[in-house]
Amino acid sequence: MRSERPPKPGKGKAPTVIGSVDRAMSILDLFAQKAGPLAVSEVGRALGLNPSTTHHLMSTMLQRGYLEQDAATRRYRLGLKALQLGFAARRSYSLLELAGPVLAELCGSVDENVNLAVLEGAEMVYGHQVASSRAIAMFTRLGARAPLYCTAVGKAYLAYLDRARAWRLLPEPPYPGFTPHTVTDAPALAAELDRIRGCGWALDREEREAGVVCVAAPALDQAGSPAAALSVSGPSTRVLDRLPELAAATVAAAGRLSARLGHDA
Amino acid sequence: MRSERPPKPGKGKAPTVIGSVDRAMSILDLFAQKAGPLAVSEVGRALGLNPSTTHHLMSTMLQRGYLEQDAATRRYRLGLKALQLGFAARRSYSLLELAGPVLAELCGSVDENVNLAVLEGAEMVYGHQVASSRAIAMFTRLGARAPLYCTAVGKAYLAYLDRARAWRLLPEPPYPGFTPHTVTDAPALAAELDRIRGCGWALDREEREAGVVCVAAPALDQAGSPAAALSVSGPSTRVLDRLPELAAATVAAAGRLSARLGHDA
DNA sequence: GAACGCGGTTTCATAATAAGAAATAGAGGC
DNA sequence: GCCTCTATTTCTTATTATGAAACCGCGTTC
Repeated sequence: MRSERPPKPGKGKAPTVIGSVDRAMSILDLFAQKAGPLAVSEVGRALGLNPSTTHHLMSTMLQRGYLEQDAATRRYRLGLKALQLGFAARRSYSLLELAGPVLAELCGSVDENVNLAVLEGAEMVYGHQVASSRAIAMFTRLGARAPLYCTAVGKAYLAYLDRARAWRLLPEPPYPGFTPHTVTDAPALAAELDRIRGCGWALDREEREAGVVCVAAPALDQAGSPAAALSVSGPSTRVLDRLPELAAATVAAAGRLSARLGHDA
Repeated sequence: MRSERPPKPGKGKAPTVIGSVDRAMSILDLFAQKAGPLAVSEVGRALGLNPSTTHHLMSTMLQRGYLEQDAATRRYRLGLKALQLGFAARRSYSLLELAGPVLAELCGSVDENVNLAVLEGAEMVYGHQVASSRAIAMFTRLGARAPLYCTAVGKAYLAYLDRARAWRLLPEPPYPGFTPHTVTDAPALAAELDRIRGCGWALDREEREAGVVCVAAPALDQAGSPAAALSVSGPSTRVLDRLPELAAATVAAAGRLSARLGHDA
């Protein structure tokens, strides 16, 4: 190595990092971000690496099957090993683990109870909850079940499921009412689902429980189907007063969870 | 480095491999194979690496997010970056690309025409074909469509779809017949699907085209749902004579494709 | 059609760096 | 409480990754 290596200023103290491995993983990161195939020169330029160093690194990954090379264009893309690694990682992550940090962050930013629910059969099941610090909050029992048509999480799901499937999950109207606000007829629900598709979030205005309002948004998997819904809930007036803020935060959190699930916006 | 490094005998000529990167990827490979979390010592032992080298490598990958460490047990597992890498790899691989080598290998081993078909709507669509070297063979046009109930690929799909969904894809019986052998009633088809679930492969005994017999097996994705079906087809007597061999080869090839799609047997 | 330029790839010398021994620090186990 | 087993850190030094330069194939320009 000549004297040209950049001095790497600042950066603090590097706690045991193997340079070449670190560089190799920058390359993998680059391929994970960029869509199409990349040439050696493009990778080198993007990462500020010497072309031959870049080639050495990529050649190693090529032989290992983490990259693949197009014989004609000589450009590289991710290889089968990268695919297999993803499958293995997927096996070791449950939805709850992936959602945990997202829920915690959402709760931290809005300081209201947040919930995660998934579809099971024709009902929503609450699988995780992070409690706010507020004295008055709405608690949902873990494992509790709720109908789709009168909860924010349920409607968020319904709106993003394909129409035929969504309607099959609903009972015959009129739907059982829980409070005077419960929407019990199909046309009103259909209109509500259209609204949800338009803005990305669902609202439960005391439809399931008097005095409690929920805002929810769906997290989508790589196929674009809802994998879970997360919601913020609290006393009616408090939530309604902050509605734009809470809705935006919920949508953003759901988007982060979607990204973790492999959905690309 | 002391003098203890093994001389790495044989191996031929190593064409530009960066040792530390190579080792790092052996570690990723190990995590991709093994299910649960692994300790530094386990990894080191499995790969014949020095504990501190192992730690250096894993520490680098930890900081990069390709590994994750459990604070309590200090054991490692794949990190979120591994997950994201998989998603990215998935985006750049089409089913056809994944299936191509598998089909080619199957064709090479049985020397009969092999096909790949996927479900589209309520029909099977042939998406790829590898032709055998035989003079007499059955060709299917790419993009051609065929009913589910009278083709080997269709029945392989039906057998592994969930029952309710499978029956919704079928027309009202009696099903239109194409040859005297076409199965046209629901009970017979149901019995046939049970048989397929039992042995893993489907047979079309001149049910769609006189004189042509097909053997098919489904490739399953990580959710366990059929993602495609591949088949071997040829003149009736030739295929029936070799049935056990062809069925085994088809099932094995479908299994390889399933593995590529993230299904774990 | 020859010169040119632009990547990808290979070679090679050299000094930066990764490997490994050894020491340290915890965490259980008996 | 001692002993063992493991993760982590430190430190030395020979190995090895880096990067300049050469090479090569290919497409373009003049």
